[in-house]
Amino acid sequence: MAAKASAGETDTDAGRGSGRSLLYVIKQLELAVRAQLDEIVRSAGVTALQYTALTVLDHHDGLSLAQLARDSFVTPQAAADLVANLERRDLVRRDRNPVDRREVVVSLTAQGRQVLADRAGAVQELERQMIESLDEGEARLFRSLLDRCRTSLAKDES
Amino acid sequence: MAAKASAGETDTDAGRGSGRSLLYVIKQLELAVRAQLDEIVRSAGVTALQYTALTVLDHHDGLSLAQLARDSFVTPQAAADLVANLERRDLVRRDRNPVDRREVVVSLTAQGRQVLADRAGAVQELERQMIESLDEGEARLFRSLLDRCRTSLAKDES
DNA sequence: CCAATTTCAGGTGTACTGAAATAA
DNA sequence: CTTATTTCAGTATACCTGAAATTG
Repeated sequence: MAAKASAGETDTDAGRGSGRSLLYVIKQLELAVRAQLDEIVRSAGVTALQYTALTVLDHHDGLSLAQLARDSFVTPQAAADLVANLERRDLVRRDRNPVDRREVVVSLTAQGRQVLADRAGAVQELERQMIESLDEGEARLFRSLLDRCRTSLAKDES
Repeated sequence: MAAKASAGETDTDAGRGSGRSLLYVIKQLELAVRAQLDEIVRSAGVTALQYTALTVLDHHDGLSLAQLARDSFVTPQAAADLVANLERRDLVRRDRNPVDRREVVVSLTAQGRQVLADRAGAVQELERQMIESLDEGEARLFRSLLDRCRTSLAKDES
């Protein structure tokens, strides 16, 4: 199948190294990650995006919907939808913040933590596979470059 | 706004540099890119993903739906939906491959090329802004690291 | 009154599974 | 007959705009 090279693996521009736009290569990597991550978490009944949201809450428990939305560069409604889906599966809990009763505080349930614990190994293995061709210094640099790019885009919202 | 640091900009682990998973940082960068790209292409009536598909066709005109799906790590149906939306806007054309009449060949229309031409400058500026803190060598390395990671994930489909 | 957060209503786009039609 | 490609039908999720309700 695929006698001629597919769009994702053209090596015509392997030499010059600047054939496709960086934005495109980033999207491609994210798509590849999502496809694999979806397979890992499918049996838990959640999507890759939902699983990622759970890991965020694992590190920052008690985030409000508005904070979640800002951190994800989406509208409050998109964040509310995501959280509503997680709540239906009893993976997160929604409580009003008693100090500022406008805010809805989102936190993991025991079941949510269980999903994270069950899949942590496979997810770590996925990340390990992704960077298998990178040495330790390159991996560290990669993280730093990703983060610097994100910061550059986040600060100036046009 | 956001008195305490939000999830995306915690600098608590800026020193150790391995607080959040690489998968998460990749997703964050993709989200930031999508948000900005959506703003740029919104006035053309297309989404960031649709615009990206147009750029792929710009480099590889005459791709089949199946090839498009494989390159994007999605099912053929997802690719067909995407192309159907682009076709409704007269940005792409669908033709049967006369050699293998199972295949649907997708190609850009004049209108599709126009959308690309109109937005190319703004998109290039977005990419420039993203890597503004990177020197030329780092930018080249960044592209190479992204591509190596993608390749590592693509070859072993488990 | 104004600003921030959330919710409601309605709509489009993205993406999946399963099954069927068509062609090589 | 088997396989690849596409399509059909149905469903869930993701994400948006605009407007309203609540609280600070």
